[in-house]
This record gives sequence, structure tokens and C-alpha cells, in this order.
Amino acid sequence: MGRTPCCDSTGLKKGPWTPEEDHKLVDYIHKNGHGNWRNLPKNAGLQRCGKSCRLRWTNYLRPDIKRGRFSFEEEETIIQLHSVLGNKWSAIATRLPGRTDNEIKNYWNTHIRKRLLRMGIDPVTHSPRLDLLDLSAILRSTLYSSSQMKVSSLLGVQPLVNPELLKLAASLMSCERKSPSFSPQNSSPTIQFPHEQQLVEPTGTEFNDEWLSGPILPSCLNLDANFELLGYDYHGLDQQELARTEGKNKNKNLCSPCSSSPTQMNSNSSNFTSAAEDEKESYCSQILNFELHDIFDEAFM
DNA sequence: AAACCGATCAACCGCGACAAT
DNA sequence: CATTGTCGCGGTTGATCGGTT
Repeated sequence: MGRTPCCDSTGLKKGPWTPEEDHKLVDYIHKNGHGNWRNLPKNAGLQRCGKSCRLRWTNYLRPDIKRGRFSFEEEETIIQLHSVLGNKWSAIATRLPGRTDNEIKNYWNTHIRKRLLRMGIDPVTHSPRLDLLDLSAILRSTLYSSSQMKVSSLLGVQPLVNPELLKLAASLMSCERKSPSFSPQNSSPTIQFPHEQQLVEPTGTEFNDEWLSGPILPSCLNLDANFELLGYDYHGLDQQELARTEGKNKNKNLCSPCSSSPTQMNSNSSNFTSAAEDEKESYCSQILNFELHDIFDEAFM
């Protein structure tokens, strides 16, 4: 590329638009259409670059723009689409009539992203941030129980903890240790549950205090097998775009634990109040907890 | 009242895609 | 095929505002 940006010309105004400039731009586009953005400012009598005019029009002055807070359904749609399309804000915007890509992007970064993080959901992968879960507590009790296993067997009673739990924990640890530089871009690990994989029996050298006190859960867990069951509604998505996006997102976990059919929730189209946001957060947390319980139930029982 | 801080969002910038030459 | 020009996208910035200290 390397060509000069269109705004290089000196003397062109930058910064916030005045009502007069807005009026000029709207008036010109209503009469002539925008046509060539590069020539538009000159023809419209604006001291702006075409790029600035296009942005002002598409993000602010367009008559079909819906302003105001995002509705419950809109936010849910954004989360669902983001889990499929990633940061394809323009693609997401085409499915939200009246909303611009810029508006959606801002809303994502200022509201949704933070809420997902608070809920322990990775806003990039839409999967639970298992690195935040405190498995150390589980492991401590497991370790304690494992030491009792021999005693239990000697006594002829069943151990209190499913030994598979211990195996899985060991597997998780070795996963973390083997790939400390793991990133979603260079790998697509999927957790292998005990019935699917030969697990390494923990030995005395593998379990130590460092493990129990350090960051416990590997970031390489991928629970997509379970989260796919949440069932996205892909209806209405352009299949070509999906295919294109899947190429870029193939290493990501394309699911959203806090998605659901809008009808399952409060279907009022009311805008969010802080209370409503709390309600939504709570709702999503419940789903997340539910799913996590399912996962661990399935894995350990 | 003033300073500080975080949230919000309009606007900018750089770059890639694609069409035209 | 290479170069040039335009458009649009996504990341980032910075002005503004409201709340808190």
C-alpha cells in the first residue's frame, strides 16, 4: 500500500464537527448522494477530507441511525454474533438495523467486554476463563483424599473422591507445564476427559507445593465440546461470511455461554438500566455456573 | 470549590481489499 | 502484471462529562 492518506492535505479541518458542517454535509448528500467521497467535501464546500465526511455520515448523520442505549436483545445479538464473527464490527452492524459498527465496537469495549470479564468469561474466546477458577482448593482436598486412598483400600472402603478427578487434575497440570507459552493463535487444544485419554498417574514428583500455590489452571483448556451444546442461532448469518470468518476464528472457541434465545429472558425491549445489567449478568453467571457444573459432573462422575 | 478519576463515544489513523488504469 | 486510487474496517485516541474525594 504505502500511499498517502487522503487527509494529508494541509488546511483541512479536523476534530469535532460543527452544526454548520453537519448541515452542509446532510444537505449535499440529500441532493446529490455521496458519490465519490474524495470529491465530496470540495463540492459540498467543506474544509474536511472525504474520509472524515464519510465517517461523520455513516456514524452520525445517516437518517436511519438508531440512537440511544442498546436493548437487551441487541446486546445478546452482539454477543452471539461476536462469538461467531469476532471483531467484525461491520458484519455485526449489518445485522443490527440502525446501529453502526463504531457504535457497536464502542459498546462492546465499554460495556459488554467488561461485563464478560467480570463474569469470568474471556471476551475473545467467549469461553470461561478457567485460569481464574481456584482449582487449588480442589487439588488440596484431592491430594489429601488421595493420600487417604491407600488407607481406604486397606480398610476396604471406597475413597471419597473419584480418582479420575485426580487424574484430570494431573493432566491439567502437565498441560500447563508442557505449553507455558500457549496462546489461542498457535494451538487448538481440547481438553481430553479421562475416558478419552490415557492420563499420567500423578507421582510424588509431579505434585508439590509449588503446584498448589501457583497459578493452577492451564489456559489451554477448551471446553467447546460442551459449550457447543448451548446452541447458537446461526439463522440469518451469511454462510459465505461465516465460512470466511471461520477461517480466522478457527482457533477460537466459538461459543457464548451467556447466549440464549431472547424468549428465554425478559423479552421486554426495554433499555438497560443498571439493575437490568445486573440481572443480565446474574443470568449469564447462572448459565455459566450451570454449564461448568455439567462439565465437571460429566468429567468426574 | 477544586482536583482527580473513570466511563463514554466521536473522531482519527493506518492498513488491507479491491477496482481502475 | 504492476501501479495507483478509493473505500471501508478495526484499533486507538482524546475530549467531554459525571461522580467521587
